[in-house]
Amino acid sequence: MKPRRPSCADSGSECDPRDLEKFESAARRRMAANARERKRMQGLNTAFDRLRKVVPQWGQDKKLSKYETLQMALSYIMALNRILTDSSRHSTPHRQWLDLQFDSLQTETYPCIVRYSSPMEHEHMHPSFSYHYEGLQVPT
DNA sequence: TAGGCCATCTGGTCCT
DNA sequence: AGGACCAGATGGCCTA
Repeated sequence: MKPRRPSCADSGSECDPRDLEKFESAARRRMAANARERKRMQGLNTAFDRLRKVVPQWGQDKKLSKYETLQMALSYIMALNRILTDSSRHSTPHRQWLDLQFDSLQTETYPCIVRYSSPMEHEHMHPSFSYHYEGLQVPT
């Protein structure tokens, strides 16, 4: 809503220069606030773009929405966390095990990875993580 | 044409 | 007082 310009006709009195000054000052502040808000949102969008670049995407054709990006990031973090957790439970050398997991993780078709360990974890998973990736077996 | 997503404007609230 | 952050409203663009 724009600040209402004081009208001499409305009041039926003389224009008070101080009213005009107040109006102009308010208008200037509003414009400055709008500019700051635009800049802030641009910063936020830049952050979303950076996040999109590091989370898996199911096709290159369609950009993830902001909501999808957040969901995917959460799922991705959980998947990585699970890999780290699992790696500490097995006898193969950590480095080798991790390399194997990350290779699988970064395949072009990245359809997904994880077995859920708790309902809460499941609740936050991105839908594209809801498949079991057959090739990703824990080495014995 | 409806629905989803987004950018922008705006007023409110909190913090410095 | 002024800036940062937030959420609601609004309008534009795109796709099924």
